[in-house]
Amino acid sequence: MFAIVLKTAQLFSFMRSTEITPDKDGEQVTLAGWVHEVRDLGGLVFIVLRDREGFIQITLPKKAVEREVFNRARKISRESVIKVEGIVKREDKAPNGFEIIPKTIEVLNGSSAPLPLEVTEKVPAELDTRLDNRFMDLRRPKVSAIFRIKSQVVRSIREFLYEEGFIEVQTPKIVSTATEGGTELFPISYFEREAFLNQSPQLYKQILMSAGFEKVLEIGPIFRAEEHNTTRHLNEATSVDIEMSFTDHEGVMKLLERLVAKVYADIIEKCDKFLKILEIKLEVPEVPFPRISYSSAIEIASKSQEIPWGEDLDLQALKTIGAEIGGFYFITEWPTKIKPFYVMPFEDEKISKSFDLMHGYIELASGAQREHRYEKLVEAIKAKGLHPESFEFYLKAFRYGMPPHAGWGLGLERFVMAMLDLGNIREAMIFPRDRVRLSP
RNA sequence: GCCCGGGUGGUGUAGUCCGGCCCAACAUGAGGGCCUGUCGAGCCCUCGCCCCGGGUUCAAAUCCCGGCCCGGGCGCCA
Repeated sequence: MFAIVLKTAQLFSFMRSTEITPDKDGEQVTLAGWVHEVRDLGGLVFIVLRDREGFIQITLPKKAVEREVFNRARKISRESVIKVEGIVKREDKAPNGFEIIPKTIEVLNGSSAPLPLEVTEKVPAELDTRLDNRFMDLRRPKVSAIFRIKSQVVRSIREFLYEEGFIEVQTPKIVSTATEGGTELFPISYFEREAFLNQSPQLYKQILMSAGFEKVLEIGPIFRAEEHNTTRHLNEATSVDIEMSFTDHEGVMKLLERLVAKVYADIIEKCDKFLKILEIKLEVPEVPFPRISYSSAIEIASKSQEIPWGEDLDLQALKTIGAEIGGFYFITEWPTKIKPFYVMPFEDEKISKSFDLMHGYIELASGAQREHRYEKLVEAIKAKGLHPESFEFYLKAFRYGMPPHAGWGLGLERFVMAMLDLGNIREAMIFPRDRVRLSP
């Protein structure tokens, strides 16, 4: 049923490269895609057709195809979009054991030359050149594979969390106040007022705990106006956020590590083809992940440098710790003063029920049990030098029955970067926004 | 924002240190030609480049100054 609907939605019906096999020998098929390469041997021409799923060889022996088709085919420019009707022929000399002998080749739209970069990967291209010509960069199988995997990552996250009873929500990305302090926000013009692009759905997902949703999930963009210029920061990223009532930090850490393991298992099972293209071998990480308290983390870091208790861990420290622990691990029990106001402190108020999920030296997620007691929360806001009045829309939800709750936010691009061992987070974002890039 | 490195055909590099041998080289590409089993096809011919501005010099891709742009490291960053 679905397939029929899909086909009627198409301009014409065609098969994908992976749907054809040698045992379709003799059958007539229609294909559509891009001309990856043309190899003209004189009396024999090969066209390598590329579509979403792979490559297929179109073979034109001079004597076996119409002269007009033959002469036109050898002149088609690379990356032109063509439609091919032909007969499948079993052939041991062809890749995958078959080829297509065309009856007609229609150029649906020709490509200009020269190309802004090599789709064939014979010549490398710099990231900047690639991003300027992302439409073409994404035609490269290795680049495309990253986003096919990312798509499955998002799907697996949704499936897992829906299965766990989470309700997916969408919270506003345009907000009125510079909410939590800490990061810089992008100001925007909102009619006669100034507004901001939201840095995180944090406050909204907490309000929804008061609303009685119990378990919420949001996958959406977050915006940070920091002028950072590194291989692991973006100014627009995707955050996977959850918030859950009647649990604590331990509860949501367990959920997070199970989620990570489930996504890895799904990717291994469903994205084998793309992992092979990327030459990556994945293993499902073992659960539970190691838990390292902040205090023991600074002790490990002391091998390379002294971190006074209460200071944040800098990159050097995280590299030392990451090298020691390896893989996924949690850093827990952070000093309250370096975490945001909404984290729940322990009895000893210097330490908070907070955690970061790490992979090597990269922070993938951070979370905590939240402060749900109104008076304590107001105090915490003041202690950060912020004004409770500007949080009234949020604080109000804490005065009329706010359950204890906990949650986390996971950076989707960081997660994909860690999984696929990408050297630059921009590789994990289809159209990245960084300090200087605003186009395409 | 700081420090370092860089900008050479459409793409990716060599040449810069120590000015002349560079009207710039290699690969890929583009245009044309030969070739019936290519699969990073092969062979022949042709085309196309020194970021911008100023300076030094007989002579600048190369040295100096300014600008713009890019990369890396760090910082900033729930």
